[in-house]
Amino acid sequence: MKLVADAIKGTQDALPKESYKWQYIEKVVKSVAQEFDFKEIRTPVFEKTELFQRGVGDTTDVVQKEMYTFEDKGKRSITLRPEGTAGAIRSILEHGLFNDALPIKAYYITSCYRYEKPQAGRLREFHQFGVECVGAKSPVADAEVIMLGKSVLERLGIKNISLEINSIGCPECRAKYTEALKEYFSKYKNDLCETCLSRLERNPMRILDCKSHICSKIAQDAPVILDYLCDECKEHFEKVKNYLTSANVEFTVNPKIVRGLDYYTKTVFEFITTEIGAQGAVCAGGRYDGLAEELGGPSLPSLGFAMGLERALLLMEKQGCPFPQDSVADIYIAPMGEMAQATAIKLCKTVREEGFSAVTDYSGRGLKAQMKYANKIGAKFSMVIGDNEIESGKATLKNMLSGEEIEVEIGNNFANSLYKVCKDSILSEIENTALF
RNA sequence: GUGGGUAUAGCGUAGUUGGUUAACGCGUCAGUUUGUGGCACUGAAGACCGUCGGUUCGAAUCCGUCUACCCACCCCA
Repeated sequence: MKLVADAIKGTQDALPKESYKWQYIEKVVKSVAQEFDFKEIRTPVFEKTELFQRGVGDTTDVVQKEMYTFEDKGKRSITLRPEGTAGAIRSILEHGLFNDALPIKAYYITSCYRYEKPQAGRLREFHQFGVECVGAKSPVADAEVIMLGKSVLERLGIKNISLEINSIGCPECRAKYTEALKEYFSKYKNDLCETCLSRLERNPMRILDCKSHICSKIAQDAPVILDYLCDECKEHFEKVKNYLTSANVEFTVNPKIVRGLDYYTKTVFEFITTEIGAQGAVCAGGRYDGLAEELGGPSLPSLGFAMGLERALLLMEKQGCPFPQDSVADIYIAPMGEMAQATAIKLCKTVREEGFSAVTDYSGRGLKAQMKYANKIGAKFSMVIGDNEIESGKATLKNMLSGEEIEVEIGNNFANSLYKVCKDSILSEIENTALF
């Protein structure tokens, strides 16, 4: 089969047979967010390019080489969002939401776009669940946000995931630390790998999580950020750890966690798995106390995280996490003949008005083929409508699972008749097993 | 951007020294006599064997090119 065009590289379709999994994840995510009293925010897929240059950081890989940027017909530079935070903060600032009660607690489920080379757990269009907690400087917020992420993961049935946290300090202490790092790594200029050499000037912290054996060996004895934190940052980090501990949230401090987006300050964290390939960060985030100001707003200490939904789904499937069953049609109505088709449509309408799902034939197929179809789509009940039924005003409702048959009226009384069957607990099991 | 692997019907595969109409399973569609599905049986549709080029009397099978997908680096969620 040769199509005019196939899907764009790095994109995925959620097919009808599997989309219920996405719906389930979204449902869980939303209910946990609600438990923490986060409200949904929806922002455009595209923004002015400057937003990401300033927000995410001009020197980051994301901005430098991964953005889908284009000029629109008005010669404006537009970028498909590579992440969710910048847009959310822009929106909050633009609408002056910081004049309301603080903190502002918002969450989103959105698509993001990054021009990367696809691999396991990495796509060009991917989906994130993210939360932003804006105007909250207390370390309590850090603990809460981390716990929110953990709750979602747990509620999805995901196991064996580790939480690693770190503090990368405020701009002041980080500056001192970076100097110390530069000094340290400069001594090993001859041994560092090529990429690390370039990182030495631009972002020496990145050398810490280089996977090259030589670099990581050198990094073992490198200065540790935690020794360079100023008093305030140190205290903040201590409190975050204490709150997590008292809430029984297990974590390990990993001084090598470095986030790749410029806006992060103080607390950073990652929920990590080794089960879905090299891209193990399922959920990651941290503080970004300076972002609001960077974008032209007032000072609003904030934090948040993003969860890669494709990665979460991958993990769930890998671990065999239970998904609730997809919904199936309640009733299949099989018409026989022209007259019956009209009646079937009418009956479907009634069934749907009663809150059930109803399906009928669109192909003019014979009865046998229709029954096969009803069986294949997993319809719970079937009903044949022909001349006999129209004449007598009665039809047989067949339970496709048990084979049991019940007579119902199909005239003006159909709804009542259905309702009665319902009460007799035949259809009520349908209600009990309904998904959403 | 740099590596490695793969590429046969909708899906999953066979075709392992190049030789006639490319095979199988699942799925799809239609039947197996009267108005009832799941099982079984029969039949049908469906593939220019990823692309372009080369070697050869002859290529899905050998060589090269490109493309796509997968995996890893990098980066990140």
